[in-house]
Amino acid sequence: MRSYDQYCSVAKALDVVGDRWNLLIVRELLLRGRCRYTDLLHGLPGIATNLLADRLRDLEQAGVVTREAAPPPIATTVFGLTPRGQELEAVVRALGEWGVPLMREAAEGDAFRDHWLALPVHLFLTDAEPERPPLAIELRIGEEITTIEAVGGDVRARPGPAEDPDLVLGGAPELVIGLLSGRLTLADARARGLESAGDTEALRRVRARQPAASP
Amino acid sequence: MRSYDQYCSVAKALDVVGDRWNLLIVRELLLRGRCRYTDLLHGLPGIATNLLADRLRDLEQAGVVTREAAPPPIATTVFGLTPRGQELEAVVRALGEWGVPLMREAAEGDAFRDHWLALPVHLFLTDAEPERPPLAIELRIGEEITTIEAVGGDVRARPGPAEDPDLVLGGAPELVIGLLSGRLTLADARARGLESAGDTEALRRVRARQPAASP
DNA sequence: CGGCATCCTCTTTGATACTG
DNA sequence: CAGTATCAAAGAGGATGCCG
Repeated sequence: MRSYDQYCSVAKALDVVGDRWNLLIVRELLLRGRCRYTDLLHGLPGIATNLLADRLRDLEQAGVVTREAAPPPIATTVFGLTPRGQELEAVVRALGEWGVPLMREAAEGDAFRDHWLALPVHLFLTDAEPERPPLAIELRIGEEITTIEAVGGDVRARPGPAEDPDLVLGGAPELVIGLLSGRLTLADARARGLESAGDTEALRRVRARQPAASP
Repeated sequence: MRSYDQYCSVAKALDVVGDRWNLLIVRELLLRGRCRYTDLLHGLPGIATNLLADRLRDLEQAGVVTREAAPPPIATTVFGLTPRGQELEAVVRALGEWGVPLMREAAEGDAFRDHWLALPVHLFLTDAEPERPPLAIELRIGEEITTIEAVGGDVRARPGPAEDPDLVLGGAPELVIGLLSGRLTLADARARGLESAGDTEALRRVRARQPAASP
């Protein structure tokens, strides 16, 4: 990116991460931890491969991204965040929070990746019954399977199926997100195509931290 | 900006404010409040006037910016932030905080505007002696004059001269910022061209909230 | 395959000039 | 004052090729 040439810390920050795709690359590395070029490509649907290569170089030079050749048996490159890159979590989080009201409906053609759920789930959900044994909800969104676990007051998401899920939900991303955020009732979500199997009472335990986000 | 077409709140937020200049326009409106097109142009050195017009339209349509024709005697247009736009303060603040380590030296040719100080001053300085009467430091950076006031534990910046300043500082922005942030000693700053008049003990009262930001 | 580099087209930016 | 109009240059996006 061209520099803004302004002696202001906001402008200086944007000189580094303001370029198109840069903050989404950081999002990926924050959510997935260290991963390969191809993983990043998959997590950033729409990016051109030459742009990803360019941006990784830029961010590496700016001290945000690390690049390591994995040890011989693996023969691949692993990208990650430097400590300085990790500090961008506050920026990504603030943006993610501001963007929540824009998530009511998925636009036609919007891509979705299950690991993107990790951010909103951890930010906005809380375990209403921390003293009870762990709870697992398996989500089947598109081709991907994610597990949400409520443990000791906290709610987290991780990729992959649950061992013994209390509840399994399937359907479009906005239905699952709407249901988890409390914006949709179970009946509404079902009417719009959500499928569920198991103990739907489990949903009572997973609660939005705030009553509801306005429009 | 082209949409990222990703059903993720970070991407949706960037669809709205990720375009070049957009967050700096929001910075201006946050710092200066409602102001005119020409004020924005002045606060955003480097922006092309057609781009500013484009971006203001985009942001207005996105519900971030308001545009009002001021009542007849004034005959001008006033731009401001909607409540939704105000909520971007968390994003701008996070970026500004992340950018602080990039502010050690001003790059050759960097523009500076005095009101940009308001953000870092309020974020990073504290009044070490809240029980004492108000303190005023007048800053003369380039052509512009800004006043910093320490009152009851808080430190704030506002444009314009002080009535009866305890201290007046003059010089390049990075010297004044370095001195206020504690990165430079008074002797160092003086050696590099800072000029001061008045009670330099006043500087002891205005302190960085954290010991010092690392490089 | 994984990690790019090249080529090409299209859009956006930046600089300047001009207008109601 | 608050923009539009114009135009060259830079960047984005897509396809494809290359090399270990």
